Amino acid sequence: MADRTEPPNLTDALVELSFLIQATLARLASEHEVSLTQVRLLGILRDREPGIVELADVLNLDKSSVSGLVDRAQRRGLLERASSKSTDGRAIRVVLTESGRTMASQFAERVSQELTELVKDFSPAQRQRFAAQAARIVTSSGVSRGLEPPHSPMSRRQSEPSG
Amino acid sequence: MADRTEPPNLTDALVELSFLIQATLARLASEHEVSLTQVRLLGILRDREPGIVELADVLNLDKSSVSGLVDRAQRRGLLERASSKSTDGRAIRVVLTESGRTMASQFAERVSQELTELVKDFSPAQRQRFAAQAARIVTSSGVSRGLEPPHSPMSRRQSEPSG
DNA sequence: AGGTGGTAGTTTGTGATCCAAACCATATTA
DNA sequence: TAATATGGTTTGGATCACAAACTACCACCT
Repeated sequence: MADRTEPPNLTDALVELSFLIQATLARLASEHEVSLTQVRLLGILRDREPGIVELADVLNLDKSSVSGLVDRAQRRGLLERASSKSTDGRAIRVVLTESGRTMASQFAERVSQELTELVKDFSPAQRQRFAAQAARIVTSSGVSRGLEPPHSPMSRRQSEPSG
Repeated sequence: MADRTEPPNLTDALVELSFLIQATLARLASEHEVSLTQVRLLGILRDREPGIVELADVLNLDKSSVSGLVDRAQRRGLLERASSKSTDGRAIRVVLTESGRTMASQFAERVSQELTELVKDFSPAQRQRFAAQAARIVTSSGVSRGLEPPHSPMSRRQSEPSG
């Protein structure tokens, strides 16, 4: 079925686009010697100093996953576990180190470059419209992480079915 | 720079959109008790009966990764290793089973539903334009998998820096 | 023939994620 | 104070991924 020349299938286009972007992110991440997940983590930390549970919420991962994630990032000197200012003695804050902040910035810059490159053939108006539509999809989908989206780095869901 | 109210940042929009879509795919995948990677695999197999190396090429993974991937899928009865028709005695074909084909179809259907839902507020013209632009980005980025893109399921890159 | 090299797949070993469930330790509540 | 809830960590198991070694077959070539 379907023999028309090019009525671009929305589903396929979206799926492929998402893979393309993820591939770009992963490539840039590996250039920086970190995984995509680590980059997500750093991206989030640019605006906040969350605890493990809060991070787990934002990343949509189990807190045990985040604990290990933070471990590895800490081992690389990208972030630190600081004592929380709150009265709660259990809580900690996950805080970017200088090194981590630098990497997050550099990475964000590179991502911006690469993604802009993807639309280099678009006219300014097209870019504008496309970005607006993409943003509209994201916001309308209610990705409300319960918190104000200051920098809005990333948000996902993984869930391996462990089947 | 940039202090206007809402000039949606292209980079952020694209990144978030990609995560949103990936999250959707992952959620649907886990509903079907398989991982996103497995779904990609099944999606590709809907149109072809490739060998391991060809799969590795399409998925942009190492052939050893694909070997294991196929192992697990086979263990679940989603596909089979069939002897290749070619004269090459080493080659195999990876072929969907009925069960695997059913799952792939159901999954594709669900994805289509969910992704269409994401743009439910768009006018037909907007959808059309958006899909066209997304497709344009993908094609212009040269995701040429070297092969004819019959159904064009997915294409990505993972690459864990193992550092 | 026989050797050399290339290619298809598998195996092995290591690391990163991820989850679920069990576990501390501190808070909060009854 | 006892019971319960919550923040984090640990442990155990599975998937996923890569790199490198290995098997087996194919192709070419002298």
